[in-house]
Parts: sequence; structure tokens; C-alpha cells
Amino acid sequence: MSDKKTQRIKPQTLRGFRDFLPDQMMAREHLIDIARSVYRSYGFAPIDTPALEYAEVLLGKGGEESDKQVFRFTDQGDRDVAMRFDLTVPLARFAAQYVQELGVPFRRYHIAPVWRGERPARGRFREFMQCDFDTIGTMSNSADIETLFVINDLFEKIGIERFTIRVNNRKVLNGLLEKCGLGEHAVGILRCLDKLDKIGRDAVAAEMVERVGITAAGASQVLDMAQLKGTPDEILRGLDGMLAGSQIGETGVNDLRELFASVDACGWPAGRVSLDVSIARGLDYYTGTIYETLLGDLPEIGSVCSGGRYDNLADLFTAQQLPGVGASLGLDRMLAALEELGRTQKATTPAPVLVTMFDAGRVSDYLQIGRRLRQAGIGTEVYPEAKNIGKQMKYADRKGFRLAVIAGGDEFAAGQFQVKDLQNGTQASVAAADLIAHISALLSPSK
RNA sequence: GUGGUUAUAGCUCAGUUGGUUAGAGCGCCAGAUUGUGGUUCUGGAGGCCGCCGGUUCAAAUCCGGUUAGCCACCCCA
Repeated sequence: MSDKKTQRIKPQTLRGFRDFLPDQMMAREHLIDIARSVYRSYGFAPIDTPALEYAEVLLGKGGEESDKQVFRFTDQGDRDVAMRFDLTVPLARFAAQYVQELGVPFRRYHIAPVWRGERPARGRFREFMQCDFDTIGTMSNSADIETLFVINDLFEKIGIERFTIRVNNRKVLNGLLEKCGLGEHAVGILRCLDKLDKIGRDAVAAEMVERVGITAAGASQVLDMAQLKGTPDEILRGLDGMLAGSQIGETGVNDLRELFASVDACGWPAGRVSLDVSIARGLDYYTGTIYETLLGDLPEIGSVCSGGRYDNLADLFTAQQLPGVGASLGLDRMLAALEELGRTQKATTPAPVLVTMFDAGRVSDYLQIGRRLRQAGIGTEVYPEAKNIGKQMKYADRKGFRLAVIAGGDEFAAGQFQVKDLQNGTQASVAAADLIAHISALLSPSK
């Protein structure tokens, strides 16, 4: 009926929200599995918090501009509620609430979606995943250095060969500004400085004069220092001179020096960790070492893992001081990068083996083959219909199965199965008793 | 939030100064081949031309609005 057609609901997703098809979801879960295992290997423990919080818990920290981006509404009980827009503010509330029973230092990871009502753009959505890890309750530089280790392991495990972790320290920046007599403009200046890569020196200088209200000479002085170039040792020596007498600046330099000494001991490829005095990160709350990570083959997409040290996470919620350090993997950006680099696999099946069905009268036998394989830890799908084998092979090929098991009347009579390797086209006849061993061997990583 | 731009089959797109039955490639389904995938050949299904309104004898085509995507700003706790 034509009436019915007009009554149908149009299938569509909300602006800025996305569906994920199996091939995309496989890639996402693979990345999440890696992040989870790296985090756990350092002792970070998983937590979760609600998607919805009291609006007052989430709002008011980032100013009006960011409050506008928060999804907020009144619930059925007339409560003023909001959806979390990052994982850091919920962590602050969480830490304030449970620090007594958790004790410090406390290390947690949190992999979960967040929501922001901002205008969608390339790589920016209204619902996206964050993969945070933080160590709270310690001032020790050791935690800062390990943050760097975590980032390094993360990228190595993902299989990226070329990447650079850029490091700086807010204390160094503040020390430099203090020496220039620009201390009270720190926030504005750093926000401009953070754009250096994107818009260039001249534009940053102009913006500092126009929007922050400092002199052109002051802007130039700041930029000269921020653009110090060289090996970390050379830059640190340069900073020593510039920061002499600034207590905060010297503290920052010492932290960096200790950090780079640890890096030297790691034996990583040259240039993996660089010192860049121009990076500031947009966030106001960082107070110490800060990190961002660029891909060697795709630097233009920006940082895919960023973070830093903050003095006091939870002062909105508790009098107890909770310093910490952590970082966050930008999952969506990382996936976009892997895709662009042609590094995502195409399989849309999570199981490597397909048991084809030849004879509808033997359904139970096929299902038992599947069961046996799964009990041996081999993911197996049993094709649900006795369609012709050509169709089933085509299905296996398209979904990316590694192996197909084929068994008809002849095989059952002989107690043999055909096992076909879809990747190289070879096929072997295998005794039923040897099936598991044969398939395990074909699937073993050494093959 | 500001400006620009786009919207036609599942996907990528073509569609003449407005004109009669809206096309292609890929994909999907089926057959050639009821015991073997990627190749090939044949056939088929699938469209309120994003949505609403206007101009016109006539609109996928022109105009207004709206929704969504993309790009540049703004912002990014």
C-alpha cells in the first residue's frame, strides 16, 4: 500500500553519530584490545562511570563555551542532568568519592564513549571513544616517565614503526614567561602558542598581540624561546641559561632532564622522543610535563595520543589534593590513520573457520564439528543452509574465513574431512580424529 | 555559532538551454556449475532524483525553506 510506504520511518542516524559495520568494528575492537592489554601490563585497573551525571558535576569547569557543547536535559525525575563530555571530569568526581577506599597512588584506565554537541567535522563526532589512563595521588616524576613508556608500548604493539612523542613541560613555559614579565598572560599565550604548527610563527605572533594584548617584542621573545631547536640535551642546556633564577623553570628543566635520561636508557630509535618547547596543549589544567604523539608517516593528522601532568584533579569535589599524570589515545583518529596507511585488515568474520553444510540430513554432525573446534579454542561458524558448495565458498571468501571444512556423504563414510585453505587454495583430506591438530597447525602464527 | 559547498540505485557518480520511459560502473540476488571461492558470461531485483513549498503547460534540472554531509573559520575542559 502506498499509505504504508509514507508511514515508514526513515532509517537514519542522528547528526554527528555513527553506525559501525562489522569490518570497522573489528578494527576498533582490535585497537581497544591492544590499549587494554598495554594499560593492564603497567598495573592500570579498569573503571567505568555513568554516561549521565548531575549537570553540576560536569559543568562549570571549562567556561561558557564548553558548557554549550554539553548534552544536557531534565530527566523524568526533574533532575538537571548531562552526558559526560570527557573521562577526566568523571574521574575527578570518582576519585573524590572513593580515594579513601582506593588509596593512592591509584592507576586506572577508562575506555568509553563521550558526547559533545559540537558541530561535526572531519574526525570529529558527537559521540566518540576515549581511551584514558592516569596515575593519581603521586607527584613523582617516575609516573610521568612511565606515561611515556605506556605511549611507546601502545604504538609498538599497534605495529607503528615510525612515531615521535613530543614532550614539553608547562613549568618550563611558565618560567620562560615569568622571565619575560608575561606571567599573567600565561593562559592566553599558551593557547596561541599551541597553534604554532598549524598557522605558523607570524600568525601566532599576530594573534598574541591582537588577542592576548602583549607587545610584538614580547611575542617575538616568547617565540624565539619556544622555537629552540636541537637534541634534547642541547635544548635543555639552552633552557638552563634562559631560566637561571626562575625556580619554577629550573624545576621543570630538572624533571625533563631526568625523563630524557630514562629515555636514553631505553635504547629506543633516535628521535622517538623529542623535546619541543613550543607545544603547550590547549588544556588549562596541565601543570607539568606534557606529551603529544605524531605518526612519522602521517604527521598532518595531528596528535593521536596526548596528555600530561596536572596538580590537582579534584579540587572542585574535595579538599584533598590529588595530583596526577595521564594521557589519552585518540581512537578515532588512530583508526583513520591506520586506514589511510592501508593497515586495516579486511576480514569481517571474527572466526577463522567455516564448516560448510553439504547434506541437510546431517545438520547435527556439522554442528558437532563446530563444537569440537570451538572447544579447542578455534573460532568456527557453521553455515546454516545446505546451499550448493560454490555459494558457500563464495560466502567464505567474502567474509575472510581462513579455512573451510567440507564434508559430504563420501567423507562421512570414510571418516575423513576436506580442509581447504582459502588463502592459498590448497586442500587436504584429514581423518576426523586429526581434524583439530591439522587446523591448529594451519592457523598457528608461524604459518 | 559564521561563511561556502554538496545531496540522483546498497556504493561511486553521469544526466544537454526545464521536455515525454532517469542511466553507467561496482556491489547484491539468480542461472551457466544441485561437490569447491576470487575470473568469465547471461539474467534479475533495487529510485517519491534528501524533505517541504513555489514558479511553469511541463521540474532530478529554476527559486525559497528545511534536514544531512563535506570544507574553511570559531571552539576543543
